[in-house]
Amino acid sequence: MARRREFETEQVLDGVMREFWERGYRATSVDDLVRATGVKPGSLYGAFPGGKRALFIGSLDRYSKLVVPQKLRDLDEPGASIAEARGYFDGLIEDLLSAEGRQGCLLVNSAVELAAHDDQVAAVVRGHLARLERCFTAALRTAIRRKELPRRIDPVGAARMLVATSQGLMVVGKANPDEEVLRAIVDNAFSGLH
Amino acid sequence: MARRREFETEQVLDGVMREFWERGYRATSVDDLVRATGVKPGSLYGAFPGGKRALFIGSLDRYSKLVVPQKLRDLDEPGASIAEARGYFDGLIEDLLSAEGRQGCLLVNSAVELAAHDDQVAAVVRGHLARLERCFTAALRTAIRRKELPRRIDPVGAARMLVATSQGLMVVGKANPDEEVLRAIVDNAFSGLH
DNA sequence: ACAATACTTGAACGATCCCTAAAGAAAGGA
DNA sequence: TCCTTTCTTTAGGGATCGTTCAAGTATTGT
Repeated sequence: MARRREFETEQVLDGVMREFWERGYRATSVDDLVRATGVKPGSLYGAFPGGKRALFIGSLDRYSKLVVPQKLRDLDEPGASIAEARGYFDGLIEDLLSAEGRQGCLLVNSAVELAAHDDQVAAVVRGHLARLERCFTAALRTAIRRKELPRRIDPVGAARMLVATSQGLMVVGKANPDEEVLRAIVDNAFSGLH
Repeated sequence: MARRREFETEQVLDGVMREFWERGYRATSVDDLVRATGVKPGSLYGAFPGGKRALFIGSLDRYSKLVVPQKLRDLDEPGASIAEARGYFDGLIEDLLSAEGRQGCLLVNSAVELAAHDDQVAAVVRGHLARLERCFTAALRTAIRRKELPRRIDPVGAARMLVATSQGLMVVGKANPDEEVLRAIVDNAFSGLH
């Protein structure tokens, strides 16, 4: 019937996501996206109706469904406990200290840049925070059941604290990627649980 | 000898700071600043050589010297202890829940938007984080001395955790300004200290 | 082989970006 | 008073922004 698309939309969206992740929404121009993906403006707008904004929302979705699950791999397991929660933080620190990881988390960056003025972005970020909270809550419950943590711990409240700690860790890591500081943050957040 | 300036540069910088605080660096246009301050481009560039970027750096400085000390008023006192540290967090929550406070902290916002790509901004943010850490450390030491906290607490490490918690609180608050959630974060961060 | 269809490409649109240059206005010193 | 100096204002320059459109190209069904 007609000519077929010469690129894989998911692969292109990966490149787009990486650009937004690296520079943020406003600092990334459509020209940047064209350069990063090799897809010319006409094709980009043809494949992603809604333009730059739709590409960004699509990037947030893709990040949630591709990058986040990878970071949460161990923590999301049914048997995950306090060790897996700590492992998640260790992964964050490792990322922040690496050259490619300096950009932090796309969802955190988006929350700070846009959430206050963009309800759609805020909703996506809230979804992410809720997911993190559920993971931590489950892990903490498991830890309490296994007597790795005292029974007095409130799993939901402590999970919320850990969520905030993870967000804060990435803010601090952006300005001051110092391993000693980042480790102290995690150590002291967890030592309070015992 | 010559004509005199018709505006107060500090007052104008206040208006500029508020704009950057509200919208972020890239989302704020010079036209926005002109509209907010009433000062026309020519005068603005005459009074602030370096243009938009200099105005932004100036805003960060002014924020550090005007807004931050106000938030830290109680915590920065020599006798400040654990109660004043908590008071600081209570103030943060109150801000985040208010209509004007949704923008969070200019320095946190700047850290996330620019610190990874702008060393000068990163340095200002690091200075702020260090100041916060010093305040918390001093308060924790006082608390330990007064036996309000057990001696096993490491003041510096715990202070670093509290710094991260405060940053995380503002990220969470931006996407999800829910009092119950924010209180849980602070409660659980502090309950871990006892 | 040919028409129909959906893609790619490249140019260019109007808007907005940050910034500056020229002209008019006000104040102090001679 | 008038000249000098520094401000204010206005207009617009050059670049880049996000987006669209017309033309060219490839693929499919007939």
